[in-house]
Amino acid sequence: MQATGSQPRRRRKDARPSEIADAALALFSERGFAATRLEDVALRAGVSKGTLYLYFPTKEDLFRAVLRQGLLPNLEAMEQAVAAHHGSTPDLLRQIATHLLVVLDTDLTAIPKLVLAESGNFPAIARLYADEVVKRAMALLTGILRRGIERGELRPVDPQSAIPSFIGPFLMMALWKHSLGQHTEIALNPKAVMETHMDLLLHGLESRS
Amino acid sequence: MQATGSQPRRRRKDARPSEIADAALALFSERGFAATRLEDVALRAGVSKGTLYLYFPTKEDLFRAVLRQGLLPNLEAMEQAVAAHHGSTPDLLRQIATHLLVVLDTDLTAIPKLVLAESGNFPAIARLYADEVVKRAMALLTGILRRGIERGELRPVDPQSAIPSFIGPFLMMALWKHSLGQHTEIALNPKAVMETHMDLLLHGLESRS
Amino acid sequence: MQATGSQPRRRRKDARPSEIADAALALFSERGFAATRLEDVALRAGVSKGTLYLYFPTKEDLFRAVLRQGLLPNLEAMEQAVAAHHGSTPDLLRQIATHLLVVLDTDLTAIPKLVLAESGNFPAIARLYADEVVKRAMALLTGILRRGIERGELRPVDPQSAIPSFIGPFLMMALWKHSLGQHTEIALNPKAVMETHMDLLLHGLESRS
Amino acid sequence: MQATGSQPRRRRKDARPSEIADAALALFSERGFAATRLEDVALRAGVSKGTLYLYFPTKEDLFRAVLRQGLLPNLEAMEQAVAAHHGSTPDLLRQIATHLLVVLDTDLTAIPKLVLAESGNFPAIARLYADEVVKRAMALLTGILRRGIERGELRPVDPQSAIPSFIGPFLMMALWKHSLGQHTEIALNPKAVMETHMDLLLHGLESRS
DNA sequence: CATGAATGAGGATTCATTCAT
DNA sequence: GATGAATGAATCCTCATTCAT
Repeated sequence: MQATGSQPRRRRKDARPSEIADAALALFSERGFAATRLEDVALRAGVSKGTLYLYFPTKEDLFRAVLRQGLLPNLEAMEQAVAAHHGSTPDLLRQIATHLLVVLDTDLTAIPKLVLAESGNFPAIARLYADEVVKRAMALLTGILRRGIERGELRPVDPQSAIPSFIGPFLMMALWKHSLGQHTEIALNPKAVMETHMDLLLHGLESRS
Repeated sequence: MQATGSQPRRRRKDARPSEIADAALALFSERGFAATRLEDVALRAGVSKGTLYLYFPTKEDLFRAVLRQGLLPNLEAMEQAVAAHHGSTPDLLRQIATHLLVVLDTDLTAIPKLVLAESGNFPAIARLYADEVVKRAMALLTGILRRGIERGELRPVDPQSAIPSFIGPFLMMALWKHSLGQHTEIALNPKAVMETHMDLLLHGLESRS
Repeated sequence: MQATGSQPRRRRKDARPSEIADAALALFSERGFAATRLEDVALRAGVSKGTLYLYFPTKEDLFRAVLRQGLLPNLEAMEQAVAAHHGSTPDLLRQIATHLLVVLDTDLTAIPKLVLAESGNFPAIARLYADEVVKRAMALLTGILRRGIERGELRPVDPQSAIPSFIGPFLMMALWKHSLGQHTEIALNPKAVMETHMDLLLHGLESRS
Repeated sequence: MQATGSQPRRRRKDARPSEIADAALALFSERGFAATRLEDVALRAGVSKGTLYLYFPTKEDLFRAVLRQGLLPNLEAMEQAVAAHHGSTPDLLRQIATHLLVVLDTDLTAIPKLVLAESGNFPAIARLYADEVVKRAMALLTGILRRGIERGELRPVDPQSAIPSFIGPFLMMALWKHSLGQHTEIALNPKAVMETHMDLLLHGLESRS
């Protein structure tokens, strides 16, 4: 009731929006946007249904907020890390892969699935995501590859076309974790997959190339 | 009015279920299961709302039917092709990649996105898909890799961990086609991606391995 | 295929309407008008759904037909029997009771339940039934009672008010048979009930009146 | 605005379920369960369609609730009145009849019609009703009759078989009130009928027995 | 005549959103 | 601010009715 008493409540209040967004991300990702009831989001966030509307005018606004707190910060961190890197290109790629492996343990991996699933219903979001996130990530990677090729560290390939070969397996692991991976005993060890992937990507699968 | 006269009606009736399932696949994939109105499925299939129920007792049954007409036939074709193959392992992998490139042009590619998005709401389907489709596809690929390794054609790697490196890029292309690819001008040329992918996968990205 | 061959089919055809009405009576009485699906009526009558419409333009028409084939013939028979009776009034009442006991074994007993249940939805039918059936039956009974009183065979009571005392138990038995009687082991033996009823009605329940 | 100000809302909310159930009883009884639209129930209860579902998960649950608030309390009251009675058996029977006459003015009389009409569709309810209500009421009556016979107040008859003779007319009046009675000018005066009934039942119809 | 596939209006149910407290 | 009771638009599903064969 005193000064200290209001502190936790204050902090609580400030945290509300992101607590709600976290709950929403979990449920949206699990059930999809349309199949998620706002009441369940409220329940999971530990607030009442009405409280949601104090922070997010509509369900769609909540959806947008969920995605906003998404990957961009991470992407920016990677951009900075790349700019700061001074070693060889293979080293840089390995470093990025290691970072993605860490991200893979995060709730953030639910976002790609969400964007994928709902891009048909929210074209504006899809565009935003394609332009703000994907395009930037691609530019980052093609830049790395181009530089590696120029330096003679990498074989000359079309950087744009090579991107799925680098990213695809990580995307697959992220999606797997939030979908079939929940429902089968088929195990895909992320670390082993990542290491194998970098080995194959850099050195090839054939016994002597 | 004679024998031929009755044909069209007959043929029409027999074709209905799959016509409806096709329409449903398109819309489910575009909007998700929950966000798709059965009325729109009917409209797209050129029938009335009620007609749907002549063939599919519930929306969920329609969903199951949609998935059933899915990837299994293709997988079986691939299993047979593999069994019939007598060339080198790299050749076989290239042949499979070429086949997947063809499948990529098909409506079937909408199915992975659907299964992904709805596995949280339909655990039974997720399990079925994981066990009937994914497990079999994985077994096929690990078998090929293992044989290639035994023959000395491939470097020794853990076959299971190597699968995402092979499949990931194809999955990514399929998902891209049905999601962000619809909403951005970023172009990913499937053929170029596939060729680059096989080149990288088999020979590696580093300039001299 | 010959003359004789067409006979049964002919007879069949002529019998159709009443076969359908019988099936409808059974189901309407069991489930109510609204809850009965015409498809089930068709099934039970051994015809197709479309065939129903060759004989009855709408579901409501079928309902009316069902009731029409109902109690009127029986009532008329009773009226004639009463007119032809020459014994004492108590004898006549016993004779009517015996007749009602026979009717109780008939499908006709389903009709009162139906009329009861649907009178709210079909006021026209209710009126028709009240005026054509109930009023006539009441007139018949009050006439008997009045004559019996005039003759000194019965104690002087208001004939109209006495009717439920005579009819009520029979109605109860008919309704019981088509409702709770189907779902409990509580047994009400119609013959015993009827005999007790006539004994009580004529002689009273008190030990010395 | 103070304590009293919050009352109406509180009271309102607490009363809602039974207000709704009352509206439902009226309409179910008038139109039958299947023919009653929940929207009309809501309208009559003065709430919206959605509010119904706040209190009753399904239409069938509402139906069960309607019946539950039914005759049992009345039956229990009668059981207690019987236990407390110390006069002669004919007196007791007359007292019960008088009580039933009062009940006849109540909305409760709609329930037998409902149970009757829907027993085919809701066997569980039919069983419950037969066992919880009818069986108990019968036991009560047979007990009274048996005691009366033992005491020599009543002539020796089979108590079970005599029940319809006592109850039938009351049941008939209740059903009449909610069915044909609404649609015809044929008048059945409950009080006159009841008095005549008790007179006839106790003393008989024949002029000297 | 008979059939049963096709239709679409009607009704139960869900859930995003509002608002009095 | 926070709550949760109340609302009603939206959607799945049923079934009386039609009609081409």
